[in-house]
Amino acid sequence: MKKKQNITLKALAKTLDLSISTVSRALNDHPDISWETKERVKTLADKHNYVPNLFASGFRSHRTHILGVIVPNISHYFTTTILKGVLEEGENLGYRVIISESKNDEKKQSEMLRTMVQFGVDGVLMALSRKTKSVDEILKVMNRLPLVMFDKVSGKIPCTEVVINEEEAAYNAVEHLINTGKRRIAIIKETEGSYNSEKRYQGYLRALKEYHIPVDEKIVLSTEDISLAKGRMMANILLSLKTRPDAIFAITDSAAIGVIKALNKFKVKIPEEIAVVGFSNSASSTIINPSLTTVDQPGNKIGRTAVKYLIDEIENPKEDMFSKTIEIKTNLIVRDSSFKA
Amino acid sequence: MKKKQNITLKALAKTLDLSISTVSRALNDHPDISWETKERVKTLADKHNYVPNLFASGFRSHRTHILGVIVPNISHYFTTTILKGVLEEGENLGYRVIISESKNDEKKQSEMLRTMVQFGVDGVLMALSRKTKSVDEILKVMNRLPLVMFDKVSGKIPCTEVVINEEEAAYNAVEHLINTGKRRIAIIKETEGSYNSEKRYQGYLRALKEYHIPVDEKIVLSTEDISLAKGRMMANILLSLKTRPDAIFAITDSAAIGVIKALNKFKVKIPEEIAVVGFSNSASSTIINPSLTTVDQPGNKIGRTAVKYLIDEIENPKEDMFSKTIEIKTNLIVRDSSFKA
DNA sequence: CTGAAAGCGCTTACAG
DNA sequence: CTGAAAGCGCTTACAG
Repeated sequence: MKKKQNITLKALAKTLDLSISTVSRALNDHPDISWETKERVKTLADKHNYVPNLFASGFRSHRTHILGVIVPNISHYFTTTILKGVLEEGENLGYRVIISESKNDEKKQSEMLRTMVQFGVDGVLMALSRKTKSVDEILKVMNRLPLVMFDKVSGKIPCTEVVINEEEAAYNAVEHLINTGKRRIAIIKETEGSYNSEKRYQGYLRALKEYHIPVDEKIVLSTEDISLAKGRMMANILLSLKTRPDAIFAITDSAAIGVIKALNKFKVKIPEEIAVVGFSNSASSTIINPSLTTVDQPGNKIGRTAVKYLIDEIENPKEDMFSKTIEIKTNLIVRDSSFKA
Repeated sequence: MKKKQNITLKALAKTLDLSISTVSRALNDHPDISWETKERVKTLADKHNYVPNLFASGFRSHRTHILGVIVPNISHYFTTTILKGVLEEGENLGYRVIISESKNDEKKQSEMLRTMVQFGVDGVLMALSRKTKSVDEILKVMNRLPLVMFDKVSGKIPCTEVVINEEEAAYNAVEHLINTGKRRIAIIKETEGSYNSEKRYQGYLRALKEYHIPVDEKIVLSTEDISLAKGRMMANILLSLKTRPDAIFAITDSAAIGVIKALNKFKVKIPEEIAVVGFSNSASSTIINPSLTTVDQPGNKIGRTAVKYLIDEIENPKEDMFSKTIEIKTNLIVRDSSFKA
């Protein structure tokens, strides 16, 4: 084994001619210990570069100071911004973070959850994988460990949830289109209403309703596995309609970019003939031409907030579990695809 | 504390009327134990859903089965593909992964390294933060722990390194431009020669040399903190030259995209007047118009390979440290920015 | 084939 | 103010 041993409490105690208990307490600033002793101990510890074996203390105290995070896909830009927030805030509060990818596989998700529990994490942060049918495994884990969910959540799990104001964000996006004079606004959403898709659709409906614009089912399009390619397909469908829409709201940036690519191909003028709005403010939204109007989701803040709530639950355990939803505000970023100055 | 206790060896031993030692050995398939006993033990363990407390065994055996990963920036797409590979292969081999971001801050990087050691990870995987001046801290860690570096490496650290064939990749990219008839090929690289930038520049030089094209310093541009904005600036400079280049090789995709944006703005025909090649095959390379010819870096493979070597070093420790460089092959992806079919 | 016992490095109730 | 001792859950050399 290559691992060189760190200096231990025992060794310190020996050279100081004190008991291990006293050294331990001195290092932990226990009030019982005299100022003098503390000084002596700390000086020697510093000199020898003493670092406590977190493993031993964790084992002893049943606390590992590790948080587990489970996300469907680590390479989504939005996910990485959340993870950044989690890492930063976690570190600030003295926790390390273990990350797992569920790859939108429900079985894998359950497995990971179990491994994390077995591993001894102090709490779990998770975004549900798409199409999670059964939440039994998750509920089981909740009996043992604090759990906070973010982004992709489920009403069936009574825990703290940190999400963005999906409905309002969509409402704002559609309202913006209405304010620029658009009246025939199409939406591209997911077939199997995920939490996010459903909320955004509701925001769309509310905006239309409040501005007394009738809903036309012909321009409400749904697709599975929403993507750039699907966005392009949907745009083709919309272009083939007798009465084309004058705006398209896609509930993801990638679909919106697919839409723009299709419109560009057919030389449809954006935004004059058809305006486009996406959702996420992904990196690509400023690469595409025209640049994409989209909803900025503050991932960092979501991550930080989720961690804060989780650590609070870890450090101040409460007996009863109950749902609590924290909504993080988003911001519509207006670019050329919907408005030309 | 909310944590419900898992069933322990002790409890199992009691109900089976066996010693703890025997139960432990039975579960670990120790050859000494009779087949019958093993069966009895395993059956009961399954029934009670026994999971070993990894923390206790880790503490005992000085092995945590955690790997630490330190990367400069978790939201670079290329980095996430590497991390994916690390997570996948790590999981396969029974390791969990702790991820940290150094944010290209040398001090932070050292801190993280120390925390990881203290924490008890079994090995560390890292990509150096930009402009790392001193490797002392890293060398110190190497005395205690296996270390494997990837992507951003340093010749000063005698450890296994997993990198892509930077020089060859750049050579191939430039050769491709030459093959399409280009002769006046500009390069946009980094000022302070990072490992990657330097290697790519060497590949550029070798290609020119082998095809007997003289190097013209006027079209060898360097910039700090290479980025989209910088790419755009460099393109403007190149456009203002008396004799414009007929191709631009940017050593990152973002710079290449900045170049394309600038060329588009001035209605320069791509690739007829000026061809553009980038490096990374980032998501944006197919969003930009024209789509970007670029070098695909197999991040997943890099991650998997790095983990394999690391775990091998953990499980089969050798006394002497020595450098070993594993090169992963890249692939040039030809798109519209350099060649129109 | 099985068991008793030591020990990993630390914390903490108990005693003085 | 300080110390002796138990114990967290497991593994493993030693003994039989």
